Amino acid sequence: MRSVLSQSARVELRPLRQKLVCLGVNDEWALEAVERRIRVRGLGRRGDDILAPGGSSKHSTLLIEGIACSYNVLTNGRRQIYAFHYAGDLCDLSRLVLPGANTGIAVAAITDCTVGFIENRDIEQLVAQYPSLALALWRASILEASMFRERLCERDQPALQRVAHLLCEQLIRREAVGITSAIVPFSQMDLADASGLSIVHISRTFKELLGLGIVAKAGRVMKVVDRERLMTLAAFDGAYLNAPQLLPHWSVKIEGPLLDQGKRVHRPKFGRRSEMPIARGLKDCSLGRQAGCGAKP
Amino acid sequence: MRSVLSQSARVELRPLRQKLVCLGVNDEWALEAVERRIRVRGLGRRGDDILAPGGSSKHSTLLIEGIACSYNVLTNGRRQIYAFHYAGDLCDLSRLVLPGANTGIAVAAITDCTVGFIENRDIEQLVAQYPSLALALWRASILEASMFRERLCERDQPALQRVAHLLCEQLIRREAVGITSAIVPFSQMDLADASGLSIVHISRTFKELLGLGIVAKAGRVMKVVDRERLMTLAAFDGAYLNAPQLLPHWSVKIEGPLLDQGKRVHRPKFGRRSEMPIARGLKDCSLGRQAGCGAKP
DNA sequence: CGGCGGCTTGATTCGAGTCAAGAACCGTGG
DNA sequence: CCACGGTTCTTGACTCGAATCAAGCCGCCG
Repeated sequence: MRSVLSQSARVELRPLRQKLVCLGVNDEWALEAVERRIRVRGLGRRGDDILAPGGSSKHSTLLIEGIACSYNVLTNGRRQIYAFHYAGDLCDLSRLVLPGANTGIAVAAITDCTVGFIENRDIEQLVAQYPSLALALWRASILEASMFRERLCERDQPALQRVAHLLCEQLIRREAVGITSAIVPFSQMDLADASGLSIVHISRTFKELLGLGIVAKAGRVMKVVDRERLMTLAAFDGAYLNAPQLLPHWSVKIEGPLLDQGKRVHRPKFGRRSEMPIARGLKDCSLGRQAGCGAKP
Repeated sequence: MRSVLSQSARVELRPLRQKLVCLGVNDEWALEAVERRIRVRGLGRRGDDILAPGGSSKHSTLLIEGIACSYNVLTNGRRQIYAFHYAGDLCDLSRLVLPGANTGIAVAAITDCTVGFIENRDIEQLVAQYPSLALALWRASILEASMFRERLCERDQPALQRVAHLLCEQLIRREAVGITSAIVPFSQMDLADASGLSIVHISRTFKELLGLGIVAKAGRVMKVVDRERLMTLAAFDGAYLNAPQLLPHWSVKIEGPLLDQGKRVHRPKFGRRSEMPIARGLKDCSLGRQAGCGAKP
């Protein structure tokens, strides 16, 4: 079944499989069908553009090995990394599904990596044939949105926490695809571009993390030496990542009745200035009585 | 066909229809099937929580009329609005598709509004039966992600531009569902919570916009009086919104051959430019054809 | 061994937050 | 129609985190 890949030595597909399973594909046939459609494009070296901005293409890019990032070049000339990609990620999925809104996607290699692709028409066929696959990819899109949202809501945090949070997210995502090494292969520039902080300030922030004994240097890149304290410092709650290790029951939830028992109390505040919010005691659905009505004649 | 709604006066469903069509649903039967499943929950007044955080429910919330926002309460006590919703939006779609990662969604009314819902099992059936609908909702998720991403990439912009950009986005989205009034019913506090700026600073920024003759006050809310200059000031490129008025050929593109000329040159930070093949002239995935979504048996 | 990419450090600047107090506004009820 | 009370906006003074500017250093790689 891997014959199509043999041309380029043995290619590791486990991360993709693992990811799809995480997202609810429980159909072995679907997984194998996907794997059969993967083609290897080649290697990218650190810093290379894996996917040049502005084009559109007939295939979608799959990161087979390594770490990459999606970025934008801002008006001030700096680049803003808005997403990281790990093995098994389709880097330009959104462009496939909604081409108009997603031109200009650029993806660069953070580490050397192996890049593959799948013909768009193959993906179309696959999602048509395996609904669970379509659902999984939809979920992948939502997951990406969750990460963006999380980043948006970090605005009030100081630099130290933001960086810590960023690292936490990477740790969890790495683990989700089976990477457990303590080394996080980001340079400080990567960190700067991803967090939106200046390199200078990242340097100072990083020094703080060093001082706290949470990270260490490992050549150009870094190493997380105290995962626990990192998580604490970042006040990290990885629920938004839907990672199995955090949500052990995900697999049950995925295709079952879409029920979920999250409960978290907090009160909205309206009008009041920055004071403690007033409890409005409005509970879900209390807006009004259900409009129970018959179905269509 | 609207009989199910008649109990609650005439309910306006055009925005939903318009939105779904925008997202590629070209099947009249699908549209009607969706409309038949809509139930009215009731009215929400400005400031009310339409959807309390933390709960989960068996139905998804549809904003039928008015404007709402999704928000989070940050650690500093302020609320961060991370998304606005207009008539026709399913406010908690992501929770339906990926429950684990999306607990804690809270939605509040920005203006008085009419709220409806659809049973989750109905949605499941609908997307299973009408693949184009599944695709449309998937696209809605991606659109939301695009807006988040856009916001992330605004970090380098000064307050004035950020606010202007925010307003531009609202104008386009309003127009996409047929709202053309110059009045944007946001208070300055809404603006502050959405942009992440302090109320004080919004006040000063707003004064600048007033001085430029771009906006005007209209009671508690505001009015855009010079749309053109607003767009220019914000350097607004609404491509990410996939709105018809900006991408006049969208309807062709969605299911037809897509040609898309993003040509934007920029230099990667270091390392050589990509030599990856960039194919263009992509003919769009008619992903819509049969992208089913697993539903309950 | 030279050089460039990457990191560090200090000095300085600046945009935006916070605090505080007051004015304008809005809807409501008398 | 007006007065009242809570919201919402405005303004000034002050603070601070992070950006920028400017050198200098480290260390890997050819």
